[in-house]
Amino acid sequence: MCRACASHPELIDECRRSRTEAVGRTYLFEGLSAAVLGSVLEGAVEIEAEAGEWLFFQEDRAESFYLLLDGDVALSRLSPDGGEVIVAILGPGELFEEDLLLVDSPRHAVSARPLGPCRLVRFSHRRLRPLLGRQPGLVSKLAGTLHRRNTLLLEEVERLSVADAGQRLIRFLESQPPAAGDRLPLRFPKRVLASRLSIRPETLSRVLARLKGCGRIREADGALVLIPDPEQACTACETCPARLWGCPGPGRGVARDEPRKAAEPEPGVPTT
Amino acid sequence: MCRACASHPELIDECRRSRTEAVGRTYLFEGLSAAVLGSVLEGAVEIEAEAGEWLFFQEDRAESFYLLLDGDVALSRLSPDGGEVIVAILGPGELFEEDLLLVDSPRHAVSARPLGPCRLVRFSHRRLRPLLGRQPGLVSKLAGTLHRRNTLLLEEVERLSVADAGQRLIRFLESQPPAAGDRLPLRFPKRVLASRLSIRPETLSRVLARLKGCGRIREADGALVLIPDPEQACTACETCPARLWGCPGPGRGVARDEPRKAAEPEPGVPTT
DNA sequence: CCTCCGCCTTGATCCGGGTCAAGGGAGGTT
DNA sequence: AACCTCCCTTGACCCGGATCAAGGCGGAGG
Repeated sequence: MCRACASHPELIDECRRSRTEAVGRTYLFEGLSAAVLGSVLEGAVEIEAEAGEWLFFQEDRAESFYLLLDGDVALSRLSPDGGEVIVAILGPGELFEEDLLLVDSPRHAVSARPLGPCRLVRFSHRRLRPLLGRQPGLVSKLAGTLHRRNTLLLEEVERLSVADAGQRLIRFLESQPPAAGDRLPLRFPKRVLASRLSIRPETLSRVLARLKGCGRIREADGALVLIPDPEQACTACETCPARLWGCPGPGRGVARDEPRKAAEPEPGVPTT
Repeated sequence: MCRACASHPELIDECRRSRTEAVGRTYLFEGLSAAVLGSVLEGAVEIEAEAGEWLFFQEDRAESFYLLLDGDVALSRLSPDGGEVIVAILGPGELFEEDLLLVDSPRHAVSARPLGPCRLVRFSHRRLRPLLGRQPGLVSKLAGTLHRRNTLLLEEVERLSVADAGQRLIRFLESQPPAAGDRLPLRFPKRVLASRLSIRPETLSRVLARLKGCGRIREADGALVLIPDPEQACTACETCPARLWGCPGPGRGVARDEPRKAAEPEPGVPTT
């Protein structure tokens, strides 16, 4: 029960209904029958949290997973010396740690904290695991999630290894959900975005100034907007001071050269 | 059939037997009955490959997974501009891309190439997937693999964000399989290790020189060996030129977080 | 109203590591 | 033996971004 319901008991039913709808809209539970959905929600609890709290820490035994109803949550990796690297910023409607349902006695690989006041639904792994046997579709969805996350992390590693600060910002905006359209609502301090990009806030500030100056990025009503048409933007680069980070030359699309030798085919026996 | 068998047909049975044993020793297939193991091997082919070839490319449809019998294989992520970041170096006995068995129509998230001549067994995803239904233990093993890989990648991201070249090398050696004991046999050029650490070969060379100078690392019969007991090693740091990367100050061996600013100078190094 | 306190921005400086270039072995080939 | 090639090492230099420090700005609280 959420805070609003506590003071207005007549809202409880409405509140529960909207929660059920939110759960049914997630990729994992969409399409389930009302009965199954009901059993999913049994034992789930709605919780509220605020910036400054932690939902869980990496290395902790994972007993629950979460649906974020409202607000934003950062998943981060804490280093032994007290540093924090934010590896994901989640918004309303997103599930997290649900993939651990597949794993035997899993531990959280990240720590989670709200970036502001937020509402969540917490599900118990233990109670939901039996459902996997009866709904095999869930297993392949979860496996898909694990695999997709792997791929994203590999991209992240590649980016950290080769991309400079400006390119990281641009590629981050490009990777925003298509619905958002290369647009990032800044519902949290910019220092959070800096941490997400593994750069210092000062550097982010400078990079933003530079990319705004060269017309690659705009800041409008509390959101960062990536401006498409790199060719055109780059003609404006003459006015750009110095090195023009992140302002790639023509043909930034997919430049795959590569010798591309013997690929996977040939199902038979190879060398002999 | 491998090259040796082709010229000595009387070895074929022996060859097949040793291959079967190797498969039965992998974490995925160990403990399976001989019958099941036989069906696993049905349709599997042994292949040979050499440095310069590619086994598969990222983004390609994944149709097979592999057991490395002999030699070393690098898994890497290629960036659009032709760069390569090695994300894993595999040795004999290791499976790779087997976790894609769980995923519906998966694509490789990495590219793979041998670092020298090697022998592998190639298994078909399509043929093995039906086995998952009959051997549910396989599913949880594979899910565990996916999850473990996720965790390792998250650590990698954290490391790339906060650790300097020397620390990366040390932490890499520390993360070698315990059987190897903080020891890395250099069966491949050092430039490969550099790529694995996301640094340039020149930098690796300098870091190695520095860490050898301060007694943190030794190079013996073709292997890099991490020397434990950081306290003692650090007393030798006086002789170490300049900033002593990766040569933590006293008591930093297991240092929990000292909030900040407390940690600083190494003995004997006035950074003026 | 003023003050305090985060957060962002901007400037100045420093340093780790990338880049370029020049040797120096260790094999392998003729 | 002379030569070539590949790889590692070392030196010199430069640059991107971290760090330190100093304001500007806006919201909360007096």
